Order: sequence, then structure tokens, then C-alpha cells
Amino acid sequence: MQDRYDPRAIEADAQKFWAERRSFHVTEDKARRKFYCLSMFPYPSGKLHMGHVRNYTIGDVLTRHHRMRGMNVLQPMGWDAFGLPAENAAMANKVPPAKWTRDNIAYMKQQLKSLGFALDWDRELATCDASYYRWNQWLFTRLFRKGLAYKKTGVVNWDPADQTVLANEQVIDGRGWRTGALVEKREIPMYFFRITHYAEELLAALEGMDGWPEQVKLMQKNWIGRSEGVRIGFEYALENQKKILWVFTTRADTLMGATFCAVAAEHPIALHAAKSSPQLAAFVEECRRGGVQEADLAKIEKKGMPTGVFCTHPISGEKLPVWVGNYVLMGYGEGAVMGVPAHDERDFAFALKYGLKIVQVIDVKDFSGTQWREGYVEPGRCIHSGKYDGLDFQASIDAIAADLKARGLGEKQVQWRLRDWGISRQRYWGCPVPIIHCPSCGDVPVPDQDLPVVLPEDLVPDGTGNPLNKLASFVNTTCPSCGRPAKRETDTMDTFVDSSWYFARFACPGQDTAMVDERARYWMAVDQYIGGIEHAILHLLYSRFFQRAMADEGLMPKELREPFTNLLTQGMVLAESYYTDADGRREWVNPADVAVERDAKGKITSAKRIRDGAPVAYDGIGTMSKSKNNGVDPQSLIEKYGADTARFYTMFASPPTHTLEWSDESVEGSFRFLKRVWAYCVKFKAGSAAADAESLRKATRYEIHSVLRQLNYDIDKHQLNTVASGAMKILNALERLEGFPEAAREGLQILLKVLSPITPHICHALWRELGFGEDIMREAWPDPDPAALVQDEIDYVVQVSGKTRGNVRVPRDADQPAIERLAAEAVKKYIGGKPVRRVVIVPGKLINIVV
RNA sequence: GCCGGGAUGGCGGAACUGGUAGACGCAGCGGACUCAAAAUCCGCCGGUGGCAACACCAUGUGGGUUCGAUUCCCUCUCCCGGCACCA
Repeated sequence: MQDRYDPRAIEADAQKFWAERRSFHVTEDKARRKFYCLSMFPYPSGKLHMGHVRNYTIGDVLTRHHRMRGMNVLQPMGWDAFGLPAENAAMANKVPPAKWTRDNIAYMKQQLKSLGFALDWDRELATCDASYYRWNQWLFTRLFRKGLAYKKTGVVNWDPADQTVLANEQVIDGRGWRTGALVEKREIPMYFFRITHYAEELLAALEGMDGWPEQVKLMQKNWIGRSEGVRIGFEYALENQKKILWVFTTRADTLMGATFCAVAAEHPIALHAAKSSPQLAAFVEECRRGGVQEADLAKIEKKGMPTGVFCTHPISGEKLPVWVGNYVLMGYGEGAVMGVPAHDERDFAFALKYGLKIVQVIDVKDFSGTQWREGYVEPGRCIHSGKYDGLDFQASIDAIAADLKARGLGEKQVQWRLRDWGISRQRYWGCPVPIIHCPSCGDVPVPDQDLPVVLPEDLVPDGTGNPLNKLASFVNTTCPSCGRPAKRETDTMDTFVDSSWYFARFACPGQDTAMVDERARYWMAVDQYIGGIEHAILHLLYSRFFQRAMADEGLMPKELREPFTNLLTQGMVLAESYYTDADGRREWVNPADVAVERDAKGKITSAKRIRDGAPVAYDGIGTMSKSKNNGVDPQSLIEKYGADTARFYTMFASPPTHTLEWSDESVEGSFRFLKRVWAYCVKFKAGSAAADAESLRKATRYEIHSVLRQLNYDIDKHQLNTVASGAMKILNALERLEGFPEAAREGLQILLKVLSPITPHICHALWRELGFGEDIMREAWPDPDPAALVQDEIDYVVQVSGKTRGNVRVPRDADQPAIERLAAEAVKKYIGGKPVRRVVIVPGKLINIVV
């Protein structure tokens, strides 16, 4: 046995051992409980970052733990390989996205292997492979025929200089990232998935999803956004024709306080009125400016302009002005709202700004009418509302809705915030939408026998749109239904389509005649899904939609409607950033190149660049990013300390769900711990067994089994940082022992077993070196021995009036009066002569004497 | 702007279901070993006052519930994630 811990050698050995035995290859086995453990697959950006290491280590620890619990565990890996960064890299380096992507995959795969993850590589897939994306296309054609996929116009960011559609990410401060031109909104035809068909179900099912964090379910619930309200019609005349302006409101009780209506700039009333008013046309044009991001739209100054059109209040018959408002969204509800300044903050500000009438109709206190007050939106009894006066929130809504319904001017309605999912992207590096546009037959889905529509892989985009548009051999085709010349759709699919079902495909390696097969029935649903909290809404909601669409298509059992039974959302990995402002130019300095100085208490006082001693300024802590040059490369970490240290550190530093703040010194500490484990085992192997003193044996076993009990509790709730510290506590207990009695042997085996999911290589090596067995991975996970946890005496905390004043040791079988007597004796001086009002006893823990 | 989350020593974090705040580790300080350094090992380590015993203060802010609050409720501040074409 080597005296020194040499991670490089033992990690290579262990990985070879697993590879030769195909240790992580799994197949369906009806006899054992299956466990499908999945981490979100990576985008092949070039090399792994710390977020990947953390994500995949969490997944690997859970995988290995469940294996040791006797389950049939599947942990696959693949590549989310389509997307924008490949096109950017292609433009920068004049390399086709396909080559760039596949080179990255090869490199990152080797990195993942060096980390020793228990992955079944036989199931590897990349979404850019035609063998994968053909099934995107196949399912699309199925949904298209069903009407679950359809075409309509959608709004996009338009760069007028490059004449191209921009991703939100490519819009910087309202301008195109390459041209600097002011971005506009533009409507173009797109394909949509009808996710709203499942809105009700996607919402209702959240209720039973106990394995998901409340926080994520709440975000999804709010995103789907079910609201009950009333659709209300305001009559108006346009060119002598009677028309109805429909609005949706959740506050029909305030209808009698409506003093205006506002429509979106794209609303027919606005467009019509703009024809005869140059000012209004200019305002509508102004609303077109800017991108489509909701965060920006919500922050712009609320502006409006009257259309000159008046509509009729459906109850009072009063004439109300119709305004165009830049805050009204065409995509939500009817693209129009009623304005009730007295009971809506936004309407209030709008009314004050433009001198519109404010009428209070709900009995809220302190209504001043000149300044917005908290509480104006609170529901209450109706006032100044004619026949509705005195009715409360629900009663007034019921009465108003009934009256409107009787006159054909409204009814109760359920409205969803959720919008259908636009999947068309005017980009090259993605899955082609399998549609052929025929002048006589219209949009024809590509027939099954012609799938896949293969993406040509040798194009290099130039930033002015999708190069597929210019590729005649791709575009020109014949109509599958009439045989005449036709054009192929050149839009590709949103990459979220690729990632909405990959987990099902992992179950079916080698299947080339179907999207999924019966093996998916064995493995699905994913028992444990792990990934970043940033995916809490979109990816996870789209996957839930896909699972339903696939089940309803007969691809999976109809009742299997949720893809992920348990979800763990990991926190981000953050790092400090530093910069110098030498000669007026800010230069970001990587934390690895910075030396900090501390005062006597260890507080940081200053920082310098190691290379030249130049003082650097601290910029705080944030996500690792290229722009701030604060990324920590996992590769250098693995090379310096080995995979086990990298794995241990990422588990120990922070609970999986919290952010992790990078610290080089703490990495050092993790390495030191593994060295101590190795050194202890070297001594253990050389030492001779000592006799167990009964008391020593009992105390040590109590200590180790107590830690084990807590550790098992922690690992079951995925609090892996305290699992790591539990392992440290066990080593501390072992090192306190004199010699190596039987209790040490038992404790050491427990230590190696509980540590092995986190640091599998070193545990594999030590298990074999010490002759404990051939393969620690095949050992059963340890449980605490109840006999070891029984104590003869119990320590109680004694409080006087809630303040801790002492401890008292009482025999296990002491009765309550005896405990009270011992406790009172222990804190006699704090009680003094004061009368005892009450004694609170928490069994096994604490006594509080209230005086 | 809207939705969700977070804040505990110099730092990362722990505290089982409301029950000793600071486990485990990092940094720091002191010591051992060494010609010396590294490595390793031992001790100390929230703040204030005190020779000490000990006392008081302390879990972002302000309030509340409770015998007892880091934990539950309300208020505010700051930070982070998402907002539908980044993945």
C-alpha cells in the first residue's frame, strides 16, 4: 500500500476497473426496484464549468447511494447540442456549427469520464443527430394533424439593418447587438404548440407532485396563471357599423367605476383610428419600437393617446373614451382593458396623467383621489354603483355578470396567463420544421417515409439570417400531396423542443423505428431529476406538456403524465471577481491570479495580482462569467487535486439547493481530509488489533452510529453537505481512539461506505487495500445499530425562564419528578428563593423551569 | 414592473418537528516537529466588560405570538433566479 495519497493513480485504476466490468451498464430488471436518476444534460459549450461538476456530482452521489440500497439505477448522459452559441462560434471562427459542437462533445465527454461518474454511456445521445431529431419532426407532424401544433403570427425582435430576427439575448439596450440599430417588433408566421390545451391539467396536477419543491410548483402555478373573471362588451360604432369592444377583468365589481377603455397599439380600433390621425399613427409606430421582452415592456413609461372613438358603458350607458395604451398587451386576454382609476394603481396613474375621470365605487377607507393609497385595490362593498350598492365582492360580480349575460354583453370567463408555445426559430443550427409549403395544397407535413428532414451540416451562418434560406437544394422540393414544385420550411425548432423528451429517449438506445418503445414504460418516470433553478418554469413546464402529448399519442401509458417524480433544483456556483483600473481601462483579473492580505482576525484587507503585485479592487460575488473573468476551470482542479477532491468540495461547501461560493482554500481543506482518510487507513493496515475496553467500545459505537443515523436522515433529504461533514465526524471519532480495536474496524467500514458515493475512487482503492472486499460499490449501505444508540444516562439542558443555565445527567429510567429534582438542584442559584410557576420538560432533551 | 427565493462569526455553512446558536470545515493566532521550509500534529478562536468565576449583547431591519424563536406571523432593506427567441 502506498504511504501517500496519490489521486492520479488510484482514480485511473478505479475508472479502468469500472470500465472493464461495465459497472454502470444497466438493463430492465423487473425483479428489482428501478431508479432513474437524471441530471439535466449539458449544452456542449466547450468545456465543463463548475455548475456542471456540481450538478453531476449531486446526481452521481444519489445514483451510487441508491445502487447501494439495492435498486436498479439508470444514470444516462447526453448533449443538448443545438443552439445559438454554435452559430456565434461559427461566425467568429468560420467553422460550421456541427464541427464546433461535435469537437466540444468529444472534449467534454472525456472530462466527464475523468470525474468518475457512474454513467451508462451506452445510452449517449446528441440532439443534433438526425437519429434523435427525426422524432421531434415525427411527433410534430402528429401534433400538427391533431391541431396541437398550428400556424399563426407571432411577434419577434426585428433588426431593420440586418433584416433579421433577433433572440432576446441579442437585443442590448433596445438595439441589435451587431448593428446597433433600434430594434422593432414585427409579426411573422410561426408554428405553435397548443400547450394551453393542457393548461387546466398542468395546473391541477401540481397539487399531487409531492416530490417537487414548493417554490417551483408555486412559480409554475403563477406562470400558468388561472384567473376567474368576466368578459365585458362595450358597444361602439365604426363607420356606422355597430361593434363590440371586449375586455376581460377580474374586477367586474368595479365596473361602475370604469371611466375609459384602453386598447393595445395593435388592436383593430387603434389601427383604424391611426388611418385618419397622423399623431395617433406616430404613437402606434412608437409602440412598435423596442423589443418584445416582458421585463422591458413592464418598465417603460405608461403612455397613451385617445383614439377619438367612444364606447358605451354596458350598464350605465355612459360614453367612455377609448385610448391606446402602450401598457396593454395584445397577447393577453382581448388586447383591451377597462380603466377603473379608483381601484387599479396603473389606471390611477394613467388617469391623473391624462386628466381622466376618477370615480370611487368600492367602500375603502381614506380615499383621497389625488394620491395612490395602499388598500384602494382591496375588495369591499359597492358604493356609487346604483342597484349594486351594498353588495360585496362576489355578490356584485355575480349580479353584474348575470345582467351582462342577459343583454349579450358579457359572461363569466376563465382566463389563462399561459400562452401557446411558439417553436419557430429563424435560425440554422436546429431541428428543421418538417413542413412543405405548396402553392396549391398549403402547409403539408412531411410524410413519415421522407423523415428525417436532414439539416445540411456544412453551412456557416453570417449573422444576416438563416443560411438555409439561400440553399436552393434544401428549399426547393416537391409537394408530397400533389407532386408539384414546392418550398421547404427553413425555420428550425426552439431547442426547448429537443430537451422536452430526451429523458424518454435515454430509455430506448438503438431504437430506430420508433420515437420510444416499451423500455420507456419500465424506466419512466424519472425518479430523481436534478438541475438548475433557472429551469424552474420553461424547460420543466414544456417537458410536462410533452409527456402528456406523448402519452395521449399512445407512446407511453396514458396515466403516466408527469415526467419527473422528484425534482432537486441546485443553486448557482458563484465566485468573487476582481479588477484593476490601470491606465483608465478596466481589466478583470481571475481570482486564481489574486493574492489577498488579511488582518489578525482573518478579515481581508487588500488584494494584489500575483504576477506583478498590482493592487486589485474587489467587485463582490456573482455568477462565473467570461465578462468578469472569474470562472474557475474544473480541469485545473482535477489535475491538481484529483476528481475526488473536486467532488468532495462541491458537496461539502454548500447544500445542493443553495448557491455555492467558490473558495480555493476550502478546496485545499477537502484535499487535506482525503489525505487524512488515506493516512488513517495506512496506519490501520499496519497496526495490530487492540482489545476493546467495554466503555470505550460503547462510547465510540454510540458516537459513530449517532452520526450515521443523522447522515442517513440527511442523505434521504439530499442535504449532502452534512453527509460530507458526517463522514468527517466519523474520521475524527476514529482518530480519537487509541489503537485499532474492533470498533475501529466497524467504524472504518462505515466511513468508507458512506463516503464512497461522494469520493468513489479513494474508497474503491482503500476497500480493496484493506481486504474488506473486491468492490465497495456492491456493498450494502449501512444502517445504524439500534443497540449502539441506547445510552445509560441522558444529558438534559436546564433552562430557567427560557435562559440556558446548566446541564444535568440523569439515568435513562429516571421518572419525571426525579428529573425535575435533579434539574432544580443543578440551577439552584438561578432560582434563588423565587417560586416555580411552571416546569416544561422536553423528553430526552431539555427542562425549562419558569420562575 | 411582475413571480419565486435568500440573508446566521473574518469566510462556507450547522441547528432533528419551536428546545444549549455557531456542528463540520476554511482563514487567523499560539505551540510541537525541522538547520529551515513545506507537509503533518496539538491548542485557541462570535462581540463587549472582567484577573477570574461570570455577566450582558448577538442569527439583515423593526415589531408580534410563545415558558422558549435562526425556525411561526407582519413590516422594511439589500442580494440572487425567472419573465416566454440564452440554455
